[in-house]
This record gives sequence, structure tokens and C-alpha cells, in this order.
Amino acid sequence: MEVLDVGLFNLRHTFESGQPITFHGEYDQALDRLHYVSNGGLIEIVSGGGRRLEVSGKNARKEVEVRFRLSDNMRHIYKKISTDSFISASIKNYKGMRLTVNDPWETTVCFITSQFNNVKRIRLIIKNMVNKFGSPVYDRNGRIAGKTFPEPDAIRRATFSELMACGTGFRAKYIKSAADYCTNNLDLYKLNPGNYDNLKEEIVKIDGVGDKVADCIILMGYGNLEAFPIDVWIKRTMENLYFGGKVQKMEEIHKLAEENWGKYRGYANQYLFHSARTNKIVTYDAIRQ
DNA sequence: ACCCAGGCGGGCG
DNA sequence: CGCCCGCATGGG
Repeated sequence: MEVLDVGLFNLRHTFESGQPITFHGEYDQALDRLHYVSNGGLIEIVSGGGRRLEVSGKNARKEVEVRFRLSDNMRHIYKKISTDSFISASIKNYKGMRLTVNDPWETTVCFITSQFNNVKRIRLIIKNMVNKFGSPVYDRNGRIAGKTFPEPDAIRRATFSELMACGTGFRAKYIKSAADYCTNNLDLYKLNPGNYDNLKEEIVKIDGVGDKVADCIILMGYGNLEAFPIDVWIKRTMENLYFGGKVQKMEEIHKLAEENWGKYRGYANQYLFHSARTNKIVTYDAIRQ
């Protein structure tokens, strides 16, 4: 076990904000404790809700630092994205919520699964796939403590009906073709995380991955904060807040995001999304005092 | 019973 | 281009 000193970190808000690692990780609210399986094995995090973070597992310190973006200067980021009272309120409500950095392949499957779906059911489907196709990871006593996220090859070898049995529904064909494509045509691990345009260009070539899902992959799979995924929540909220309730083209919303929040717009996106999804009430009046 | 959910591809005008 | 439709499925 190691202790990390972290500023502005909130495990619960991060877990509840619907990101890949939280789709199959297990969170205990009473203990403020998260455990999950990463590449290296089993990781456990216990947070008292404060600045002290206990982590354990193989290479746990490095894993957690990268996964939860602990080197981000949240005060600086908050300052840059606090452009109106809605975002300020969101930051106040969910202070310490972090974006996470996840395996690009895992992120791809998670967000293909997310289309026309809800967070609760995404969790169910992802957990089903992990249980069915992942490799077991053992604890000290030799008991199965969890499973890895399935490699593309494990998905490739799965039958269509096995995938359907996980609850993937009409997305099964996309998940399967993504596994093929990412094995034969595109090495996700060779893409440059810092080159947004190139990432977007390559990732949307995956069948079943459009503009929104690609932005999710770039944001949470590559950690590139220039990505600004526009889902139903973001679209509705931003139209209400910033466009007087008028329906906008995606292009206009992307443009405003860049103007307002610049290179930190990915963070603004996550705070807007989580606030919109949890509070549900979004009105134009919210930013007019 | 009905409606919705972190969209997408395809078909049409 | 823009618009519209179907899509599997569990939970509210």
C-alpha cells in the first residue's frame, strides 16, 4: 500500500461520471473505495474524500497517477473553464471530479456500446463482456479477483450470438467489426495522442464510430482535452444555456466550446455532461442569475 | 403500457 | 448537403 497526496480529487464523483474504467470497476460508497483490473492487474484505491489517497496493486502509484490525471492542475483548469455560473456551479457540486485515461481499445468498445443507450445499461453490458471474454486475474490467495478487459482477438473469436447474449443488441456487429479492423487495419497504440486531427481522421474509419464516439475515444482513451463529445445532454444543455434554446448544428456547438474553453474544453465537457445528467434541470435562466 | 437512453449508418429528396 | 428512420434492450 502506498499513500498519495492529491489535491482536488473526488473518487465518488469520478466514478459516477460514467467513464470507461468505472463501467467495470467496483465502487464502495461507504468506504469511498474503488477496485478495478488494469493491464498490470488488480488496483485498489481508498479515498477518504480528502487529500490522502491509499493505493495498492502492481505499479499502483504510476497507474493511478496516469489513470486519474493526478498531475493536472485543477485550480488552473477550473479557472480557465469557469466562464459562467452554470459551469461554476457544476464545479462546486462536483469538485475533484477527474477525467480518466483509459486503454484506447477498451474505450472504443465502451463508447460503441454507449450509443443509443444509458449509463446503467452500458455498465451491465461491459461487465457481461468482461466476465465472458476477459482473462482472470488472481489475488494473493489464488482466487479470481477480477478479469481483464477482453483483447480484440477475444472479441474476434466470439460468436455473434455470444456477443448478443451480453446484451450488446444492434451494436454487436460494430463491436465485432471494430475488433477485426483494430487487428488488421488500424493499430490504436501507434496513433499520436497529441494530434487531434489525425486521431479523428483514423478513428472514424471504424464502422460504428461516428463524430461523437470518436471524440469520446480521443478524450478518454488518449487523454486529449481538445476533444469535445456532443451527446444529447451536452447538445440540449448548451443550446439552452448559450443559444437561447435554439437548435444548433454540431459545428456551431464545437466552435463555441473552442472559443469558451480552449485547450481545456474536454474538462468543461465532462462537468457539463455530469451536471446535466444528474441535475436534469437545464434552463436558459440558469446563467442569467 | 409507454418512453427514453453519452448515435450511427443508410436511404431519400 | 439535410432530414428521417430503424435499431435491441433494461429500467423508470
